Amino acid sequence: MAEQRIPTVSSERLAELAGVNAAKVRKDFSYLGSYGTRGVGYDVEYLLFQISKELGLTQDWPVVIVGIGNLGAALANYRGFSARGFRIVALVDADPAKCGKEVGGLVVEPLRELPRIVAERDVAIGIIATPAAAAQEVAELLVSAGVSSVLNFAPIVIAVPAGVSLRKVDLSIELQILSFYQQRRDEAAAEGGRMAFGGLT
Amino acid sequence: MAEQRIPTVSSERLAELAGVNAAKVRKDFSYLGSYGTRGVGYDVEYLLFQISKELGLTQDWPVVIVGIGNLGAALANYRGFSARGFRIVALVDADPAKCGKEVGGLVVEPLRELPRIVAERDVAIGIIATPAAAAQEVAELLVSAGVSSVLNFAPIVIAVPAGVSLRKVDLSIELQILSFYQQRRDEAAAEGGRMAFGGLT
DNA sequence: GCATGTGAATAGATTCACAGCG
DNA sequence: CGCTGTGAATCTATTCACATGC
Repeated sequence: MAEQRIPTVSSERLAELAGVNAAKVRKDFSYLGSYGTRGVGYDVEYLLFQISKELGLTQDWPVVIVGIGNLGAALANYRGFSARGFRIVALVDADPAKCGKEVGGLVVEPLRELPRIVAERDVAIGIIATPAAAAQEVAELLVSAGVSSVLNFAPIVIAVPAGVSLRKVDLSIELQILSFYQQRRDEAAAEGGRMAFGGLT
Repeated sequence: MAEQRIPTVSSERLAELAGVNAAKVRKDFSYLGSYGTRGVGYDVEYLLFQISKELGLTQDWPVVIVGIGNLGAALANYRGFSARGFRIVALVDADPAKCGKEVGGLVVEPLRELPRIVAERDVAIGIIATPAAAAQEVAELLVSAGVSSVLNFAPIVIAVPAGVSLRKVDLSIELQILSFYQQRRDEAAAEGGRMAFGGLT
């Protein structure tokens, strides 16, 4: 809406787009403060700014990506990050063959440089896109280098010390959710089929 | 645990690993039926099977990936999919330069073949890994070809007809969550700093 | 008049706490 | 005795409904 220069939006409209109840939108926004205008709605630009501020997106977060395989490269090229204030400042890989190569405008650097990179470029967030076997070790390297937020894409559960934020992305979870609903639909269809041919209820 | 041949597990242990309350684990499992043994715990293998069954993971779900850039290639190579019953049966791209190339053991096929591919290989789930501009069109192609579950990785909101499941993965959302907590920690640290130097409370 | 902001009401999720079973 | 399974209690989220203000 901001891109389309739409000046204001109602909770009703936002609720419709998000698939939720309008009262929920208003109540949620009310926790950020009262940024709406009665009889008019919410100023799109201002609301976006306030939400960004609350989420910490108005500041710059230097990010390092460790593990530049397909996924790491995809993340390095992902346009959505820079748009939200996440600046990718380094790509790191343990494989010497990958070091020196350019990916998404950055040169891949060796893993052993990580402590220096984190310190010099003030890295706050580390993304792990390595194979599962390397993930725990990389997490420890990141934390000891001073990174305090870790996003793990490797398909394994890793541990970090208290005081460090850790989140895990499992790309197959969304597929599992789709599979659950698809199965339910298939079952409902089979049920409907039985009824169509012989059911009475 | 199944891989490590651990025979049984308690709700307490699972809760600890998942970072939740043990009663929640038990109540959740109770909705699937009573698969635990009092005084012992849950049989790891059996529990895994029951959960897989409930999620529809015991059946085979043929998947097509549309858009074989870095992300599409990463998804094509992702080991976690096949491990959960998702069989990638086709890779499709609109770019003729990419067609014929091999990625993750499959040959990339042209987008116009999509209807035939979906029909012949009984594709149930379509993954969109195209640029934002192509996503809506690809979704419509998938649906008209007969796909009834769509997973969208493109950074844009797309629409599908009622009766089709749609889920969207935004890779930057997890970063935004990390940024939110990091900001809170930074604020708390600043507060602590002020107090250390001049605060009384 | 119209849409926000929010107490009150409702619905839902989580946890407690303990009976019951292996 | 230990751990599940689950009513009851509690806590949290969502929705209603309307006073409030532009």
